[in-house]
Amino acid sequence: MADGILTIADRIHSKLDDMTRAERQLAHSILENYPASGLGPLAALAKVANVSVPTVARMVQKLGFKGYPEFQAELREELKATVQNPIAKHDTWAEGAPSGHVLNQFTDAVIDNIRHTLAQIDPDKFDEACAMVADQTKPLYIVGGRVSHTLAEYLFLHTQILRPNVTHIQSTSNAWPHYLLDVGPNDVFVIFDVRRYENNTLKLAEMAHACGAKIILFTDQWRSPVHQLAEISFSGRIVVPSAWDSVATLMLLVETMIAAVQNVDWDDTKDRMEQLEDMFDQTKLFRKFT
Amino acid sequence: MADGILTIADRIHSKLDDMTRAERQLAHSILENYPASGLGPLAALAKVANVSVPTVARMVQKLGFKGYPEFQAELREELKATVQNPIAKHDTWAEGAPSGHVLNQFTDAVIDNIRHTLAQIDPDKFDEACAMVADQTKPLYIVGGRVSHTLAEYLFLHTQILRPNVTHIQSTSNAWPHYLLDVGPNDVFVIFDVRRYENNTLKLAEMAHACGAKIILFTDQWRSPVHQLAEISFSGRIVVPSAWDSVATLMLLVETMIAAVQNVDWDDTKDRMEQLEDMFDQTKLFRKFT
DNA sequence: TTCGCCCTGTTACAAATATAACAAAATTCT
DNA sequence: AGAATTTTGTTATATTTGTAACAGGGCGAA
Repeated sequence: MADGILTIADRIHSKLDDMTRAERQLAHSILENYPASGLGPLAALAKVANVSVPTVARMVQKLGFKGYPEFQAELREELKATVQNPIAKHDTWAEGAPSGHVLNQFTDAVIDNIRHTLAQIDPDKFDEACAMVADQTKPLYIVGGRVSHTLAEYLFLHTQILRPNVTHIQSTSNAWPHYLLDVGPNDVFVIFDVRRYENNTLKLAEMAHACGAKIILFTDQWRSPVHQLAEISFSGRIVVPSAWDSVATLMLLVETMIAAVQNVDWDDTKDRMEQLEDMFDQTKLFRKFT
Repeated sequence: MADGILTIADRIHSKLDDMTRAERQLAHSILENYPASGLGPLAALAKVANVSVPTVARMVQKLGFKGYPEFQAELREELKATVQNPIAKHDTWAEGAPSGHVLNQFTDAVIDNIRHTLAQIDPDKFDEACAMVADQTKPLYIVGGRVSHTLAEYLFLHTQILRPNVTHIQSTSNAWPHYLLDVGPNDVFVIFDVRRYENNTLKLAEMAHACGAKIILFTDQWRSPVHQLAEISFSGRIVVPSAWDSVATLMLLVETMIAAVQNVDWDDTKDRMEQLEDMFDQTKLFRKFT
């Protein structure tokens, strides 16, 4: 943004944590398509966010504006500063497919999700989380639920190569309490929880938290209740034109995290990877890539 | 604002020639910093353009709007479309992160992968593949290797809800030959194979092919050798700035396929999903989303 | 459970904003 | 040049829009 001054989006984002239910709902709605939604009439914004009109007025004041018009004025200023380039044409992804084809619809939605998700991530927090995952002195536990299990497993598969002392726990299994026996303040938990949020996962998080373990949470835009226990949370947008949610965005975050962690101590990583290569060669499970 | 319709800026430009003095003055003022200036109150716009208030109102009507508010509404729509346009090269995804930050590098790469991948997919082939997966009269087998196992499992998890008669085979397991005993020409295999390509997966594919089963393959841009046996192949770009490859693109394809399959026979899908909901409610594994 | 606090929404009022009607310039045509 | 027409600005009104005051409801503490 213009010369280091905080944008309104930044301000909203920073206050997101100590907001109430209705306010958070509203905040997300504003950030949803920022800044367009904030430039309409107050009542319209309230409606799409499903909150009452005064809630909007109050929140705007809490953000430090004298009133809604002033808030809008600043939004316009931001806009003036950012948007100089003309409106770009939107072409379809899969060429030859009608734009209504599921391929294009889905891709649009996912790209959109990525955009919104990345815009809300604090790079410092992300680095911090990566450092925690990379820290070999701290035992690492990776937890997934029914659907998010896929993500957990993928992270596990790779961190296992990157470092020792990693454990994968399925919260849907009855066996998970066993794993918590030795958990202490030195341990790090990476927890995946997207709706429908799972009781088991919450219980597990509570117990880990009670033991003093640090929690890193990957969740969706509505945030799993685990986020109150978490040191660091990342919430990805997961809405797509389907009966289910999309984990593609979270997958991107996980892969990014893997890439970041492997860079923290590259020499060590390299050694471990070469060892693995050797072992695979010996088992002849894989062919050489030609 | 969607496909092909003129933007307001376009409209103004086209009428610029047969405008009067005051109108042209106003028009230039609007285009000066577009669209911000048009999103403020009418009076403010009149002031910066040095014209009277009604001049603005009249011109807006000449442009074909019922009134100033309607004009603003369309401006906002345009803005929404612009800012959401995924292709519009936003310098950075995670704002506030230096563009060299791993978050931005990785996201750029993945978006790029998605574009290239989608551009190469034949929508008809995709529909065909979806129809095969949706066909409940044909037994469905889903096969994944060491890394691609994650994708296979994700597809399995969902197709299992969508239809009966789905089997998940891990090619890394020694048990997989058992599954092939009953395979015949009526069966469909969805196989995931990315580098490093696995011998087991190829063997399995060969045997399935020999039995006359149809194969749908998800692979990477270099194509697993399985592709010679496959009825339909989809190859995703998977290169990212990391020691590993990215499965995010393939995950997108898998999710799209799930969405497409669920639409093939939505009534049936709905029934099955409701049944599942009931069962989850009974086990109280999940909390209701509030 | 009951009290009290804080959040949220409904209603009512005040301010601003846009539109309509009218009047004054400016421009054009004869 | 003078009348007619078009363009522009001023004033007044009606509507929208934002804000303040009030009341209901949820949640936690005692």
